[in-house]
Amino acid sequence: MEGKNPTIKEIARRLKVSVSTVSRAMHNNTRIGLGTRNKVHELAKELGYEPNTQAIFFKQKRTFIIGVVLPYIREDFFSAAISGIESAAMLNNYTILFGQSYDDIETEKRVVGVMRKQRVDGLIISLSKNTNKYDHLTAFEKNDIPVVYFDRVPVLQNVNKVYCDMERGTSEMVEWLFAKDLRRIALINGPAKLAASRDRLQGYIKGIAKQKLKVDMQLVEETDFSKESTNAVMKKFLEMKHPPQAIISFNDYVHMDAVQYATQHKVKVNKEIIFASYANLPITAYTKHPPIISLEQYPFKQGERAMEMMMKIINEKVSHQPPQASHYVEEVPATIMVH
Amino acid sequence: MEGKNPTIKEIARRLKVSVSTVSRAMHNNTRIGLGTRNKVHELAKELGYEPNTQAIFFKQKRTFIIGVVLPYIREDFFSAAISGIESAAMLNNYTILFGQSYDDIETEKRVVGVMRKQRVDGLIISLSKNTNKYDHLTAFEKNDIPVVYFDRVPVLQNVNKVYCDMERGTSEMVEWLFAKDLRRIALINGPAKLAASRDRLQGYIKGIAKQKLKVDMQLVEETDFSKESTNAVMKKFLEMKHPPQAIISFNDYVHMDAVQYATQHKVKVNKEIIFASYANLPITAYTKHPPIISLEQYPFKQGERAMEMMMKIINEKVSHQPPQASHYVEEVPATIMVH
DNA sequence: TTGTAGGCGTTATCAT
DNA sequence: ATGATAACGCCTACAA
Repeated sequence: MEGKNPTIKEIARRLKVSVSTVSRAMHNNTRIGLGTRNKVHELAKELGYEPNTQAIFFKQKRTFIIGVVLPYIREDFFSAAISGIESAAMLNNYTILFGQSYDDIETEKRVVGVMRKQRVDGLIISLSKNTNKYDHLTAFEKNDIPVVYFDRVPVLQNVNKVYCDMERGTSEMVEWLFAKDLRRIALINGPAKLAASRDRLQGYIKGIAKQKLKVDMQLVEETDFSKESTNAVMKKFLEMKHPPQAIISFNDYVHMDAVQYATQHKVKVNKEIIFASYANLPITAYTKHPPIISLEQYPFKQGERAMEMMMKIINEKVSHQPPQASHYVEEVPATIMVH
Repeated sequence: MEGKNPTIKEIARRLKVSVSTVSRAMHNNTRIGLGTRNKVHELAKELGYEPNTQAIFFKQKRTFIIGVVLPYIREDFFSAAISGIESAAMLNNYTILFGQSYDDIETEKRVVGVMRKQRVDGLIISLSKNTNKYDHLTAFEKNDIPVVYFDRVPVLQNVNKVYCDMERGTSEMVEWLFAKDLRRIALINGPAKLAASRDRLQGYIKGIAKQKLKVDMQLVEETDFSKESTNAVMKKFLEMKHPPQAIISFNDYVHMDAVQYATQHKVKVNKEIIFASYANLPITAYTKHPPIISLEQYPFKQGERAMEMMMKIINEKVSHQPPQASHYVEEVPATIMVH
């Protein structure tokens, strides 16, 4: 129980050799006397010597730590994503510094600032909903620390990012529903200012147009994610002369509220009205009325890809290779899951 | 876009003063010429100087990083817990290194090893289900790095830990059900080798005994968490001459499977049979039949407390105070939530 | 008020 | 085959 970790210096002192000898002995590499080599290894083991990575990293100006900032870890999407990030990081002997923004830009700035202070080798971030300035992030690039965005990516050009094309995915959902002879397809969208909402709306419109249907904006409503708000939308839909035959909800939470409302109003869920959603809660499978189709966004894979992209960038940097591109972009295709 | 971060040395060179002057100027403290002080600050800002915490921490032999190892972040319980840990860490200017064991002891060892290499200032861990040896953890204490266990704590004595007394909680659940005039109370427990199962069983037995009921081991069955296994248990219960009046499930996943089975077999859930569970999925509120009561384990609070305990230990260490105790133990009371 | 020097643990570059 | 030394960035006695 000797608290202090021994150093090569200590070993050198005891063995009456120089520190450089010990250092070399530990690395086996260079030609060194077999006798001393063994003695060093022996004592090292006996003392429980472990190289001080802090000192090494300090010298190398690296930390082998990647900062990861997410809006909200309790959303299954993000906990799956960080698992993918961690998985890829482990394979590369990297470690993850964890932080949440709670969808608040000020918190995001604070967290990101801490990570800068900790001198992470790179930052992987999924932006908070109201992040509209990027100074705290471009600051990283100024210090030559790579940033990879994923899922919630910025509108900026020239950034590294991994994301799912929700526009295309939504369009494909519409297509799928159309193929089931459903014509009046409604969308309960999120607040217009969210990028996620814009993507869904664009995809919806494209999908409808592609089937040569007329886009009926009566069938597109917004919820602020509160139950009351979603209920109000549902009320409007159900009271229509021709209620929608299918309803696409912004996410599974909205979906569940919508289904609950529908059930309470005697709608035969997934019979009279088909429900679709975006997969973020594995738990919906346990609910009475899971969405008939949902759009899988592969959070684990997105995380993995983001980390792999980061590794690529870092490796180019440390090996002084010219980068293949000024920035990297990868799209992970969203796919429709039928339940 | 000058990649390199300036150092005090650089500032000193430009200002033709010594590094110590710059260092002092940056810290304001010591008596220093107002003129030079301002000049230093000015140039520092201009150059975008930021102290290299890596260098400072290296010197101080601290990292201000706490390693956190969880079985599985996608369980809501653990993502809530890490949020609590992060919250308390932020308040203390500490940062979190993240790792999962996936309930596998070998993975746990690897992850824990990486954290040791990273020279974290402390480790907070919730053990994997099959961790029965603790060498990889006691190694920390040998290096005088504090370890705080939470929720899934080891059987060892003399460890710092934060946990919820599930035995008592279970006993109280039985008590509550008894007060509702329910006498035949069943328990779908987890595998016997899990500590969590033992706690629940002990609590169950205590609770039953306390009401002066006879413990009927017919009413206690085990599931391996698969749907089939849970169904088999339910089958047995429902085919009894006197089926249970209440069923306590090991967790919400088991609960949902059990309820699904019951529904399919025409049982009026929460009417004919009352269902109780352990709160780990906020989503159950959305399901058709949430458990009537559930035992809340306050994961966020447990995480917070674990981190606060860690801070206390570390602060005692760095200030060379004699510790108040050789180790700390804190119990977070579980409480019954009625739905 | 300011400068000098040593040290934290390691590696790399010279010497010997 | 081994040793001495400088360097990474910062801090802090101690000196001037």
